[in-house]
Amino acid sequence: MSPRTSRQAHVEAAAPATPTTPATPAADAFAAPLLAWFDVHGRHDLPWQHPRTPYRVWLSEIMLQQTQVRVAIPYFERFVAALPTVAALAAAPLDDVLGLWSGLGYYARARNLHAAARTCAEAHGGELPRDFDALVALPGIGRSTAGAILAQAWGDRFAILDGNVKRVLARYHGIDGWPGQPAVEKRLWGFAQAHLPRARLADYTQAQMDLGATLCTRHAPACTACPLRPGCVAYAQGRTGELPTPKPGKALPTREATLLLLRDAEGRVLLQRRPPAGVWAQLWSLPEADGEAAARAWFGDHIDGDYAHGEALDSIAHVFSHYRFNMHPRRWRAVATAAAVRDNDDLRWVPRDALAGLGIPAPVRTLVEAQFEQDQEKQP
DNA sequence: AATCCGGGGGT
DNA sequence: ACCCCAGGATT
Repeated sequence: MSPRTSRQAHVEAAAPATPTTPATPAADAFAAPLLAWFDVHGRHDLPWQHPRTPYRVWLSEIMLQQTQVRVAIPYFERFVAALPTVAALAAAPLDDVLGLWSGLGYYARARNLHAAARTCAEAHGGELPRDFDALVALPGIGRSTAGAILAQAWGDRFAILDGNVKRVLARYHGIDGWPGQPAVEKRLWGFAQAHLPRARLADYTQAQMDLGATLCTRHAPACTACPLRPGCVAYAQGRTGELPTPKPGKALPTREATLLLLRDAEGRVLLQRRPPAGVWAQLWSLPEADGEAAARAWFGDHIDGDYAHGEALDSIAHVFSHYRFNMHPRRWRAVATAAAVRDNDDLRWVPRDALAGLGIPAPVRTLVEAQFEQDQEKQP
């Protein structure tokens, strides 16, 4: 297998000059019901479908990269009205193109579109080439977009793999793993190609995207209306809610804090009420300081004792939705609050039997209760 | 293969 | 503030 073939999205050695194919649609349980559904429920009045020229298909595919259909439609109509052909686009100043793109975002798409049009004008007779490799060589066109253009504009037998198709295939085949992961994406491409029908490639391509956009949605898919339900692994296993596997969350930022675990002569623990806003708002917790210096300062303000007598305990990691909280507890025994500091609404010495009645963050409660357990072991 | 890039819209 | 969306380019 040549490198060229292995990189290709198509499954035939060469695309047929005309899309005419024997009227024996593949018996694939995927494509056939999907096409039948598309005939009745698919989207047939999108602006780039009438007329469905290569240039309009290309423009729509670029506009729809990372952009929702509803958002792209008015931009598409404005754009093709101003620049109706590849030649017109190639001849236009870049500033005009960017002006037509203004508000759509991802402006590199517009710059690439313009550059690609000029390449077409110079190297492809002023038209978009009907060739997979030539398309992929143009800026802004990758494997999926090239396949979409060839299939939709000419009915050539190429697969696509956009966000919609990834979602549909991941569910239909019960594929675990984030689709952006190369190994997962490779499997998805394999299925995308295996399901290609022998005819109606333009409709089939649109049908996949319509299914993903209207039924097999990210949240609350309409499985009861889905033509692919009979063969859908995720549906059979009740896993439509967990497939496709979501993108792994990026590394959470971390925050470090020192916790002061203070015991008095009676063994009570000093607890402090947390501020009214923020995490663990208004719960009782250990006095907390941002770092050693702040801990030392708080100790000096509130406690009679020697800070250096504190012993470092094992750190505690707690993960919030938006950051990782690393707590570094430090323990003192038999200390007292300074004369000026008295129990109040926000700071008090708490005996063991009063812990249960207080709102205390779970990791802090675990830490404090472990202290009392240690007391018992030492003097049963 | 992993990372970066990009901007509007919805939550 | 965060995630999603008809991905591609770069390293």
